[in-house]
Amino acid sequence: MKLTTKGRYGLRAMVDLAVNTDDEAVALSQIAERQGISLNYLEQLVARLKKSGIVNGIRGAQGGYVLAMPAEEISVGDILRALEGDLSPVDCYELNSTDTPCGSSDICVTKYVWKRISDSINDAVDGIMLSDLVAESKKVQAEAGIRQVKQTNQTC
Amino acid sequence: MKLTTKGRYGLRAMVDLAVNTDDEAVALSQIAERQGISLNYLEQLVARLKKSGIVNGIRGAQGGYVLAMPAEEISVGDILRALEGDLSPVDCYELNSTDTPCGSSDICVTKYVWKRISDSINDAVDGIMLSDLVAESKKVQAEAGIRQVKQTNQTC
DNA sequence: TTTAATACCGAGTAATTTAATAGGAATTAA
DNA sequence: TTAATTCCTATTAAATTACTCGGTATTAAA
Repeated sequence: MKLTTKGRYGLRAMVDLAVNTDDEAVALSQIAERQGISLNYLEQLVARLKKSGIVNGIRGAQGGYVLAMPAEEISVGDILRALEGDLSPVDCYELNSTDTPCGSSDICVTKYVWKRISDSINDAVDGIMLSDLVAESKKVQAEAGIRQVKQTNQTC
Repeated sequence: MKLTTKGRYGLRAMVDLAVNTDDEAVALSQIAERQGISLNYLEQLVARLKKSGIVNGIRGAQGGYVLAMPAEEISVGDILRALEGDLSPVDCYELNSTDTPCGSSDICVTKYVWKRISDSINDAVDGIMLSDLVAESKKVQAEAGIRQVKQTNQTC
């Protein structure tokens, strides 16, 4: 029941991109250095975000990535689902079906549990927009007096 | 972000135990057969439930397992945490601390996301009691006319 | 008193997934 | 032309998962 580094690193990268964006594209090498993530690995994560239409890549020198839409329109749920796949606690194609084809009922019964967990996770992450995290990040950074320290603790 | 078979099988086993319990202990071999789970593996799952004080083992012939308390007092959260460990999306010992020791704020910012996911998962599973699943199971079984079919679909 | 049924315990293992690393091709601003 | 960049695919070491296996201890019942 844990997110992988895809989700953890990827969300950090998205906050970094959104915070450090001006009118120019942000190069992955910069994000990688700021966040202490390997460039090669970060490329793979961002490829998923691009595939989901959350960021756009700009190729060539002075290229980089930009948000594909305003941060107010990108939810943490969009980001995490792009990185991790669906956030349901079980892989069950009929989680959302209404019929109950199970003979013994235990499976059907636990299905309601999985559904409720799934819904609560998705509600939680869809209720947080990237812009919320950007605002929080800027607030914390202002309080800290722009004391910029290199990341070492990667547990979260 | 998936539960393992420990959580999936283990919750099914707990519902089975609670449904099929009379005044006698229920042998794991019976649960294993009804649920289509290997006995050896089921033993390992139930060991965790016992360690958490959710079930009691009764050794010897005619032995088995019984709920350690009424099903009304056992939440799905208790069961899943016993089987899976904590249900937080990240392993972060300071998720619940109030100070923000991070230099760059991105880690601190994403921590709020992990906290909200964690809280929503735990709220969801703590709000469902084993007795709720037992009631639901009996209802479904009554509707189906006790058409008992061997489990084959193990995806949920 | 024996037997059979059961919980309890620890080691081992194949398959899968994760978390990268590595190296190159394509594109483009300077 | 060059350097910076995205883009793409393959490989790999380590960790985790999902078991299997083989036993020991305990106890009710025959």
